[in-house]
Amino acid sequence: MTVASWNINSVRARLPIVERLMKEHGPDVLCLQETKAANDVFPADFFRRLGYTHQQLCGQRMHHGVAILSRIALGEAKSHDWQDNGEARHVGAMLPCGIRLENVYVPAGGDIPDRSVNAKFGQKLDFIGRMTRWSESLREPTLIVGDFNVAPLECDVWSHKALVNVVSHTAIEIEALDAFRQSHGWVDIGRHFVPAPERCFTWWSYRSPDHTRNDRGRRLDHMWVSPAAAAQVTAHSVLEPCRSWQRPSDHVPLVCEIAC
Amino acid sequence: MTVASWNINSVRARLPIVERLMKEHGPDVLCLQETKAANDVFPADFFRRLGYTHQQLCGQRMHHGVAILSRIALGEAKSHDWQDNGEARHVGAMLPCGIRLENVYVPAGGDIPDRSVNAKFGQKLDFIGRMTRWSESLREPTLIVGDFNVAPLECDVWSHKALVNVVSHTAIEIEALDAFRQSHGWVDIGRHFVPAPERCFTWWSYRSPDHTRNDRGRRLDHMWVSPAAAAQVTAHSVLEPCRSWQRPSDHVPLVCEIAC
DNA sequence: GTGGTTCCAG
DNA sequence: CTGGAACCAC
Repeated sequence: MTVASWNINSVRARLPIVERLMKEHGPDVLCLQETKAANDVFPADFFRRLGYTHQQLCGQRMHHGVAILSRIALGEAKSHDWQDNGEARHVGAMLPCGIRLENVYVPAGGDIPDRSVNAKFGQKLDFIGRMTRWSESLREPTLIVGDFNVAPLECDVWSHKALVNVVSHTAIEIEALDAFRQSHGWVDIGRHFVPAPERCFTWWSYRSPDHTRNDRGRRLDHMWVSPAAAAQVTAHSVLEPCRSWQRPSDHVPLVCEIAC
Repeated sequence: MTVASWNINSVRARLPIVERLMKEHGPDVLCLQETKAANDVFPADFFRRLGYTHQQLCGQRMHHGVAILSRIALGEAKSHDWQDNGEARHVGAMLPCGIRLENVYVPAGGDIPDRSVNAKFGQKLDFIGRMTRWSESLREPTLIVGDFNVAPLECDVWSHKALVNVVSHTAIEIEALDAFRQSHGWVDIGRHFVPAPERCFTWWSYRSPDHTRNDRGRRLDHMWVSPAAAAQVTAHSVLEPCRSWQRPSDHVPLVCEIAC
C-alpha cells in the first residue's frame, strides 16, 4: 500500500490539484496538513466521490488543520493536542497492516529564531519537545508523516550558510528534532532513499516566480518510521512536479510504499 | 461606427470577458464604468494589443473609475468632477463624427432612500442635479452613456411594486432623472428601440444564482442622445448573454450604432 | 454574490 | 507570493 503526505495550504483552494494527485498517483492513504478548514466546511463529499471514503478530520477555522483520507478502512483514530491549546496539528489512525499512522503539522515558528522575542519560536520548540515525550513511550510500529517545518541536514536546504539563522534550519531546531528522532529511533525514510549529501527539497517559497530557476528549496516535510517497521518501507518519492501544477501549494507531496 | 457601454465591476477582474466582447462584437468605442483601478494600474497595454490604442482614463484607487477605449482617434477629452469630491465618475471625448461622447457612473445611492438618514442617497440626487445644470448649457450634439443607477420606467424593473421603495426605482430618483432628461431633451435610445411596456434589463444581482430563472433585473444602464443627433442612431442592443459568461459583471454591455 | 482593501500568517 | 478573515460597497 502507498501512503502520501502533503501540506496543501488550504484544502478548499486546492481541490483541483488534490484531485489530480489522487487520479494520477492514487495513494491508498493521503495525509493532509494546513487544510485551513473547520470540519463542517471540509470538502468531505468531494473526496468521497474520488474513492476516499474513510476520513479522519482534525480541522479548525482559519489556520492549521490536518486530515487523513483513505481508500481503505482505518482503525482506532486519535487526535493529540500536545500543547493543549486547541490547535489542530495532529491526527492519527491505524493502518490495516498493523502500523500506526501519525499525521503532524509542526508550528512554523515565526520569523525570528529567538524565543525571548518571538513566542512562536518558543512554541515550536515546545511542540517538538512534547512530541518527543509522547514518542518516548511509543510501543507500536509507527509511521509518522507531515510538515515538520525543520530542514535538519545541510543538504536539506539550498544554502546552509544562507539559512543557518533562518527559522527551520537553526541549530536549536535541528537539535530539538534530533532529540525527537532519538526518542524512538525514528528512521528518516526520505534520507534512506536519498542519502545525504544529495540535495532533496519538499518546499519552495511562493515569493520566487519560478522555483526551478535557482531551486531555493527546503526539505520541511518528512516521513519517519519506527525501526521495527523500517524494513517494510519499500519505496519513497518526492513529487516535485506538483510544485509546477496550476495554483500549486508551496509544498509537494511525499509518497512511500509499505509492504504489508 | 458602434459605441458600447459596460459597467464591468473591476476592469482587472474582467480582462477575459472584456477581451471576449472586443473579439466577438468589436465595438469601435467602449465606455467602461466601475473600473476600480487607478490609472497607473489600468491594464492599458492589454487593450492596446487588442487594437484599442486610444484611451481616456479617469480612474481612482478602489471605487468608481471610468474609461473610454477606442480603436479610432478621439478628440478633446475632458473629465468633470461635478461634485468636486475627487470621485472618478465621468470622462468625455469627441467622436470623429462630431458627436461628443460622455461616459458617466452615477452614484449607487446606498440602501435607504432617505437623504436625512442616508447621505449617499442625498449625494446621488445631488449628482444628478449637478449633471442637470451641466446639461442645460450643452450645445454640441452629444451621446451620454453609462450606469445611471436609475431604472425610470415600470417596465425597467422586474416588479415595480416590489421596487417602488428600493433605491434605483424610487419616485424622487425618477423625477431627478426626468429633470435631467428634460434639461437637454435627451432621447432614451434604449426605449426608442425597445418601446415600453416591453421589459428591458441591463443588470441582475449576483445574489441570485441563475439570473435567467426568475429574471429579476433592472435597466440601470443607459444611452441617451441629443435630439439633434437622434436620427443618426441606427441600432441599439443589450447584450444580455454576457451576463452568463464566465466570471461575469452584474451589468451587461449596451451597444449602439451611429451613422456618420 | 462579488471584488477591493487591510490585516495576519505561511 | 498566497490564502483566509474582516470590512465595505455594490
